[in-house]
Amino acid sequence: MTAELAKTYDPKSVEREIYDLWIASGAFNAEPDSDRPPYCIVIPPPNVTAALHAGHALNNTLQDILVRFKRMQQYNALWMPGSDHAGIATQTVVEKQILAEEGKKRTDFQRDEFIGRVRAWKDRYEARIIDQLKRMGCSCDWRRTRFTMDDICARAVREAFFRLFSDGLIYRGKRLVNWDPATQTVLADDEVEYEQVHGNFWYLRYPLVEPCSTGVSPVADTTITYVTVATTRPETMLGDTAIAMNPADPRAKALVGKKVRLPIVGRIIPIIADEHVVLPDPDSEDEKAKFGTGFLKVTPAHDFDDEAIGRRHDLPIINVLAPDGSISDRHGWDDCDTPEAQNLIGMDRFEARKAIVEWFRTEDLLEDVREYVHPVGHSYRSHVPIEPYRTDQWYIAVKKPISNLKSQISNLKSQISDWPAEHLEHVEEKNDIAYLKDTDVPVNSLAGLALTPLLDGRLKFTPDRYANTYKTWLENLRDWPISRQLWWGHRIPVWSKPGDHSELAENNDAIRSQVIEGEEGPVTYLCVAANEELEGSLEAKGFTRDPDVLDTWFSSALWPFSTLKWPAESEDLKTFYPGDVLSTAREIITLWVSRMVMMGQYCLGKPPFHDVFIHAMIQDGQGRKMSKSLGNGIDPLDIIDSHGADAMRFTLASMTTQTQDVRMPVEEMTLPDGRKANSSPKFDIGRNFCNKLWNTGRFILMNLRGAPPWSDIRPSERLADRWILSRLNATIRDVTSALETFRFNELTDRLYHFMWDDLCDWYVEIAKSRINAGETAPKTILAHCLDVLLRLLHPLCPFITEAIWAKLNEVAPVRGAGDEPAEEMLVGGQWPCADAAGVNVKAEQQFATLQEIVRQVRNARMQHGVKPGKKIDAIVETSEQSAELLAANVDLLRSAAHLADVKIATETVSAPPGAASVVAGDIRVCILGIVDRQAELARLEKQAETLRKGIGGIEGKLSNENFLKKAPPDVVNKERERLRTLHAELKTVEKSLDALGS
RNA sequence: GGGCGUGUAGCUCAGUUGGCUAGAGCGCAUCGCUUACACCGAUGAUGUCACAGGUUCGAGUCCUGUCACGCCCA
Repeated sequence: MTAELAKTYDPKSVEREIYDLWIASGAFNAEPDSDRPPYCIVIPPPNVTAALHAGHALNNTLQDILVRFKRMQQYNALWMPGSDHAGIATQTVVEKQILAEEGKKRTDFQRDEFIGRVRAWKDRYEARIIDQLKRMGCSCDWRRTRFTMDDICARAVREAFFRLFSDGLIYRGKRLVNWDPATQTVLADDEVEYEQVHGNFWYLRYPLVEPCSTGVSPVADTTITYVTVATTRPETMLGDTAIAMNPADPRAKALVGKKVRLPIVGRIIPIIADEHVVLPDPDSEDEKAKFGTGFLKVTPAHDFDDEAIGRRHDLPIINVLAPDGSISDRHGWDDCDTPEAQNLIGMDRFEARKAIVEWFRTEDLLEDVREYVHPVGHSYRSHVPIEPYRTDQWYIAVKKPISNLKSQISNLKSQISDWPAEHLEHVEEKNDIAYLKDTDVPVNSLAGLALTPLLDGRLKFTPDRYANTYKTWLENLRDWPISRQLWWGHRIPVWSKPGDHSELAENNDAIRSQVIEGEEGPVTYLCVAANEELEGSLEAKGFTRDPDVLDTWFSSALWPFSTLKWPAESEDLKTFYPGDVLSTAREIITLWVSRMVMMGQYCLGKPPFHDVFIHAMIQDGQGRKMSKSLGNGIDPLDIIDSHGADAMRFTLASMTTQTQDVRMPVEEMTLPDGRKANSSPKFDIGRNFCNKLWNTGRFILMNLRGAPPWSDIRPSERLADRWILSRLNATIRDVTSALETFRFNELTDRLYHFMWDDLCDWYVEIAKSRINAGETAPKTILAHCLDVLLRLLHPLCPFITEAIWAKLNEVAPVRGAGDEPAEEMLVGGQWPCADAAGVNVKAEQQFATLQEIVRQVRNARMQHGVKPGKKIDAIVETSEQSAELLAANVDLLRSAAHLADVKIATETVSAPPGAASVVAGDIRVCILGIVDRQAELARLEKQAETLRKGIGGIEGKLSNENFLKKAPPDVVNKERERLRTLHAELKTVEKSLDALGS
């Protein structure tokens, strides 16, 4: 036999070779092509920070399944690959590495030199990531591989920035930002992680300049000499510029307008009234009230809430910190002459905290210290506490109406394509601006552009609950700070020079200007379109380029079209934009999905995809996130080495349900090459499946010689043939629908059970005996089943199916209903079509009856300890109708249940004494000559008991008048039918019991 | 604090608009090296569907509350 396959599937022996074949055949290449409908998925570009982990393996498996499915449906399918420069993350890891290996800091290098080092890191990891994806079987069009910082993507970044700047959506502002003192860069709100911290409330006394009577009398003498503030960050007191109290506080009347002398500094600051201050209440659930004193120190330079109070009361802003988080007099703090203050300068913020608390203690101004557990923002990269810090940053205005998009309600219909009239209810007009209802989001703002596709149905989330996350986040969005004080990234294309030089932008389409009044006069900021000559001439005129880079998400936001060469009006862009599906993780919805939709809408007028699939998070056996620090991560390559890529893919897909995150118990294992690595027993599921598939193929291939062409057989003649073809068609139908609705576990479930239960456990076993008896039709049916099964499985398990396909082509190049030669490679094969007429309910019911009888007989044999190989005689007693069915399939019964002579009777037969008997529906099978009376009694009693229980339940229902009255008639009829069946079975069982003389 | 999700067999999880005796895989028990597969086959055992109320002829499924766990946001 030429097509002899190894006894066990060995993924290693086929994966590499098959992947090379796919590449060589150009199977993954997509070209603009008007004949076929396009289908496009852009890969969420993995960060070049590190290699891919299990979560990536899951996400990319799912994308590959979708792309391969659509490719087989003959779509012009493009999976666009690439990676992300991941600004702060990558820079941080490289800085750490250089510090550890060479003892050097970033600032010890020239900027270009350092970037070269990061680029080397990027090259290494990019290659590794691509290799990982290939080994997983990902069918990306590798010729198109992009990187968020390559020239093509950079052009898009430059263009988008220029457009946003031109539309007045990019502005520069001095604001409090989330500052990471370790990496010394600003972070966006969503890059801040909150962690519970065990801290303290320190109660500090600030002396009044003049003692004062509060006018209220908690004590006899209402005159006080100081007020007490409660703070969790004492070091910020150096920048206090007021004390605030709630106007409703009974003491406010006497105290507001008075002054206190700020300890250490000596600054005289006012007591002001502001409703933001929470009234103290020791019994309150509100922690601010519980721990508060009613006096709030106001530090506009170092607290977001205080900044707002400062704005309301026009308070001075005194910044006492340097960018590295140390106390400093060089960034806006002038009145620091006292020796106590001088002493603190240069201290780190936490060191200063201790020193200041100590000072208050020594001076007897520390009234109390109470423990307090509260959430503190930390940098998602350096993990140090975030410091609210005032800096100049570039922002994108997300809620500003964009003037060249029309804002009038009357124009909405023309403005937003496909906006159905009924969706106008989502809009309300205020001051001539159309807002999304109950929000402050103008329809024609960036946030509005991201929200409208969700409201009008152009954007769908699966599972749909995540639409809420998206919506809520966008509705509450603040302006997006896009500058980062890093070296690794897209440098901001803005040049500046003191003075007003706005005339340079006049009559020049490549320059846009903003003149900003600073403390030292006006400064001109010029945004310049990509043009090296122009840039050079500006620099010659004394303009300097902004040293900062753009937030990584700025370039990621453009990814669905920057990869297609936008702003060039390329054929790629015309064909593949907008794409179809984005598959990603939950936490990316806000960071990335929202921004892609925003920018896709803004730059191209369409959302970049219509479906967002949010996949599960993979956790370890204890429900913890997988992470390097816990050492519970799994490397996809280790799984591929030990179990094979298809096994990994199958397992991951089978775990992808609609509702839950997935737990994957992690165990250490030894790889074939002797290395130790993390794995999970879960992957055995996939490996066993693949091996079973391999052997199914092996068996069928071994039996194909002499298979007649499809047109020569009559598949409708035998029940088993009708049945397996019906199951096959149902499987095609269910699998296709599962793929169309992103129900990946249903995909694996249907395929698993078709292959294992229907095909292997039943049909193959039946086929064996029929083939042995000289029949050839089952061979043709088997070939057809295998053909379709391989097609259906290919998106899920591409390697093994392609390998078996090649063998099948050698042995049976022509197979299946059309008598046409099969495609050369499965990767480009046609997706099977479910034949609605092929699903045969009657055949399935009849076959189910046979299965039930076979199971019962096997069970009885087992209970009686009959040797597996021993054939025994049986007498069947049944109705006319069933007798016909049984007679036609008596050979099936004999082989499946290991029976010898089978007599079928339509009249009551008295079973020979001592025979065992089983019952299924109206069929009773007496098995002769094997009886162990006790075992048989026990078996029958048990069955009778189960039947009685079932009968009791149904009788209960049927004797309930309300059930008969209110339940739908078909439900009632079903119950009646069932009751009849159970009664009949019970009667037969009881008859058998009587015969045993119990 | 707000939002979302989860609690079903020893473990990991399904369970579609309420309707058969609640399922699968692994594990477990008994038997079997039957000419595709021991990464296999046959048979079997195993559930207070977290808890407490409610709606309904009928609740794992819908509603309310409680407890536990997870994630996101502030």
